[in-house]
Amino acid sequence: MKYWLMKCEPSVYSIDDLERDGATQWEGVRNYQARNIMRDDMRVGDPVLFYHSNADPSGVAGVGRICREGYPDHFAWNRKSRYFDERSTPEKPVWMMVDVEFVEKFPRIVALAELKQDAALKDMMVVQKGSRLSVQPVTGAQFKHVLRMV
DNA sequence: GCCAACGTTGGC
DNA sequence: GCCAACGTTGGC
Repeated sequence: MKYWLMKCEPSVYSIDDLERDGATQWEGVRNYQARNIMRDDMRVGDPVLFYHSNADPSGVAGVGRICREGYPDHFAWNRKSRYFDERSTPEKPVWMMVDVEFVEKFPRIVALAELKQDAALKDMMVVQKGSRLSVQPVTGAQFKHVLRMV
């Protein structure tokens, strides 16, 4: 089993939205590295740290779990969607997504500033300068460590 | 709102 | 294939 961190702006979709919906499609990722992770590496049952970006504070807001493996992001085919991309077609999809289900909402946000201060997480991708990847691998040790910080 | 870091595009 | 210009991300 692998562990992941997925970023979302809470003004777009928050842990509260995921709790309400139970599960959601992770559409709109338009970065090849993140796409490849969703297409090739994520498996049903993998745990996910749900991260609020561009938030106050930014940080880990809860936990989700992959409940459907990579499949074409059909929002890219919808001309009316903000995620429309004319290069992607049903015959040759360019972008992929997964589905994520709700597991738990933390009683508080584990802020990025706390993650940065913790020596045990110094290698975690999200604390590195300029880290923009919205779908990231985390180690099992990092995942468990974050859970203990709640 | 600012701006640094990064990814992508496109001219050459 | 290089690299400047541009657009986006996301912390602050």
